Amino acid sequence: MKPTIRDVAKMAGVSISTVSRVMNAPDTVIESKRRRVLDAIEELQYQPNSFARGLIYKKSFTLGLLIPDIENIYYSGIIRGVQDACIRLGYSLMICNTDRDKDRLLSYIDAFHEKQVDGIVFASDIIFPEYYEKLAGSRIPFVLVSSHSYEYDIPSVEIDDKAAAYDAVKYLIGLGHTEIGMIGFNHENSIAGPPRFEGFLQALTECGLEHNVEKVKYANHRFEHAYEAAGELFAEHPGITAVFCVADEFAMGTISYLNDRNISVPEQVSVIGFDNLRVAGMYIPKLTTIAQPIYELGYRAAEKVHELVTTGSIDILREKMSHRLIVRDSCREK
Amino acid sequence: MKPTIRDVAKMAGVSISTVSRVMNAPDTVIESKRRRVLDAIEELQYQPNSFARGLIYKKSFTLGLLIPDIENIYYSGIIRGVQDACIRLGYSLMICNTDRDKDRLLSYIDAFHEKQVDGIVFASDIIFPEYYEKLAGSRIPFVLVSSHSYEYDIPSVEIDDKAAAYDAVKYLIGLGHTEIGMIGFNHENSIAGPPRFEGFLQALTECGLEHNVEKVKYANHRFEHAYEAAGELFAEHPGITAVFCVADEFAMGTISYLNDRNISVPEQVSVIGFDNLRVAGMYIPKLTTIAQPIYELGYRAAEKVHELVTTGSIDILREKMSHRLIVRDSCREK
DNA sequence: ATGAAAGCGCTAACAG
DNA sequence: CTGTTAGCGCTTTCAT
Repeated sequence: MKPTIRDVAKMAGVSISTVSRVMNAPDTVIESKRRRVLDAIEELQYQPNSFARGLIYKKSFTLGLLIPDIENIYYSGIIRGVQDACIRLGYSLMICNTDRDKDRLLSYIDAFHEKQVDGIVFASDIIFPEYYEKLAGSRIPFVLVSSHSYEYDIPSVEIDDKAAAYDAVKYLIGLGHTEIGMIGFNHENSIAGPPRFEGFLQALTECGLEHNVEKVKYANHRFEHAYEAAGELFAEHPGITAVFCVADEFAMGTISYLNDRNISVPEQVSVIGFDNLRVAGMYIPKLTTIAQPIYELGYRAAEKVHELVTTGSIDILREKMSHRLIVRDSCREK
Repeated sequence: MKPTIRDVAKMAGVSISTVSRVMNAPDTVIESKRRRVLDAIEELQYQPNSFARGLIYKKSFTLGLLIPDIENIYYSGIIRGVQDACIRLGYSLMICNTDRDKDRLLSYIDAFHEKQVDGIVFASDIIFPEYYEKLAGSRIPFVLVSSHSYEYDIPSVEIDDKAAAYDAVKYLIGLGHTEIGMIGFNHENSIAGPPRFEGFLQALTECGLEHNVEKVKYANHRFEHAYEAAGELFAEHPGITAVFCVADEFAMGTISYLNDRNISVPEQVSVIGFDNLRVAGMYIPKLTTIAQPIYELGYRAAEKVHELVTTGSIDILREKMSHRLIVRDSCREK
């Protein structure tokens, strides 16, 4: 049987209040007794029961993290950031992978509610009214990471997707490319889809390259879809010499497609990615890409929930972090 | 204020026991009252307090999962497996990423102990006596996944590493290669290192190719190390025409190195990987590799803890799942 | 400085 | 079938 505070008290020959005190306010207990209590705790490998504690404090010292797809390494970085912040701030972390399934997500929110996590980090997905209602109903503070909401006043941290996309496309244009395609996220079920398209559009417009606007195909988060999308893109627009991919995974899918068609990257076609995942530097060719401060995004998000949990309010509601271009080997001058 | 069972009782005009009953034994409550209670629960968005429940049941309905490196996508699959099993079995899951840090691991075990998780899945690392002591001291049942212990009687699920390595090397030999190198895991800090080397050895020995035994370099889990190790391997043994890599990540590091040296894979050198990560099919060339049933490994591990938690004992202590060779494009006949 | 006792929200006898 | 009540393990007044 797991030892309780009573066992410790008995072994140390003191009352349970004294044991409680050595744990929470050590200096209010006389040295000699404190020693005995500490020894007893050690001896019994006593761990205070967090249920009993939670019942009193009404806090679980746990945060919840909702991830859409754990097999997407983008989220590994987010997770590490959140987790490190949690360690520093004294929280445990409950990570839940929704596999982009609505019901699953909803039921995880219930679980968080029931487990009474102190706050929630909601990663990178559209926050549908249904989710919002449930979250708000649970009265648990939450923040969005790699996402945002203009409809509701929800704290969020992300990069400036439009500006980042703009930078990527400008880079391609600067290399001399005039026939530029894009593999984007579907606008309906992604949060970054529209702004990244706008960045693409703006760069084109600025440079008088609007004729490329129709050279866009959409894919659904995964490599395989991007592979297919690339197929369609090149079938319809064989003259393309550069492709802006809104995710490194899409860049890999595109390059893989081109490679299977014996079109070499970057010699014949330049491909730029987005995210700067760890694989980006391992791929062949090594991907030129837009780096997101993924780890920092996660870290910051956790800090923000903490702020919300402790102070009840938040300093900066919608926060942007900065991206940067990483030049490697997948793009070349036209 | 979060509503309690009392608020529900009051609103429904019944006692708290009745409310408790509709939640735990609905048919012992008369239809009319049950309805009222259910309505009140709905209305108040009531969620029973899991602290109070935990105090009574002495169960948290939560499992803990210890992962050495969440940025290694091998573990994404494990996590998904464990998580799906948890959903089916009614557990929440607490995932902790140790970053292969001893202190971090130890402190997570403390956290699990304090949070009173019902069981722990310990993934893919050597279980040092220090870990074992702590885990055993917490009296929380645990099982190893992609790992094992012969020293202690700890339940485990993994593949047969030696046989899998043997199959990989035999495949290379069958392709006509006689100059074969290997990039392995360090034997001191990995669980799969020694058996995979033995598999390599056995295949060589059986075919009279023992002269390759010295063509082995070790790397430390990550791509970059494998890249370096490949450099050393080829510097010392330029005649190598095939490399057995004990991880897909190593295979990518090796191929990346070769590519940077303008040595093409598989035309000049064949490279076989291990794990069959999701990237394996996205890489260039697509990796020929040994597939591990990663998801299933995680799933099974969770089932085993559950078995341990509920029955107190385990049917099969050390379990092996089967691997298989996936032929893609990174190997070719000599 | 320390012990006794109330109470956090819930479940499970025990009465009725 | 339903209400009353005693804890679960801990913290926190309140006395002493």
